[in-house]
Amino acid sequence: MTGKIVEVEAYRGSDDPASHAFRGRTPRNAPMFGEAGHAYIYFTYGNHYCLNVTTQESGIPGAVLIRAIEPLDGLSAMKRLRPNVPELTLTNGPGKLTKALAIDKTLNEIDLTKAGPLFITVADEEHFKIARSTRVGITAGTERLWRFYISGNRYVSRK
DNA sequence: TCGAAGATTCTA
DNA sequence: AGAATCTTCGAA
Repeated sequence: MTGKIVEVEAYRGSDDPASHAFRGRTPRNAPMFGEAGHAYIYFTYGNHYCLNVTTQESGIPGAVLIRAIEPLDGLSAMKRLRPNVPELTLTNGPGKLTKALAIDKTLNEIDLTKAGPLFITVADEEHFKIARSTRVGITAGTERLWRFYISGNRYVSRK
């Protein structure tokens, strides 16, 4: 299964009240304090996993939440993991895409820069316009424009 | 130990 | 608009 990342949000540490790392290190958010390029996966609302990529050097919390992807390959497998769902809504949300890609906590903290069960690579050069907005689903730090998505892409989670 | 909140999703 | 659902965290 393969997909193109089309929507992300940035989270930081003590200067970002919306971040899990705002109040310091805990067992859950420990990956955010690790080396950049690793997975930070958490479980929320009793049902959903969310996938982040750590961004800062070791010791400094930071992560990017993957909010939506555009399916490229393995569409049938994704549909099997999320039955009876229209194609456009298969992966257009942080909880949806982890379900469609069978991502759970067993992949927490793995290195996403190297080939493995889950990893990220740079695709062929492509030109698109990146739009930004406030982050979704948070109650603090709502003024920051730290949500980034590909303008006009049909798989972003919201208009 | 307990209670409240949550980087969501689905249904009515 | 509201429920579902359970883990995590911080306070007691």
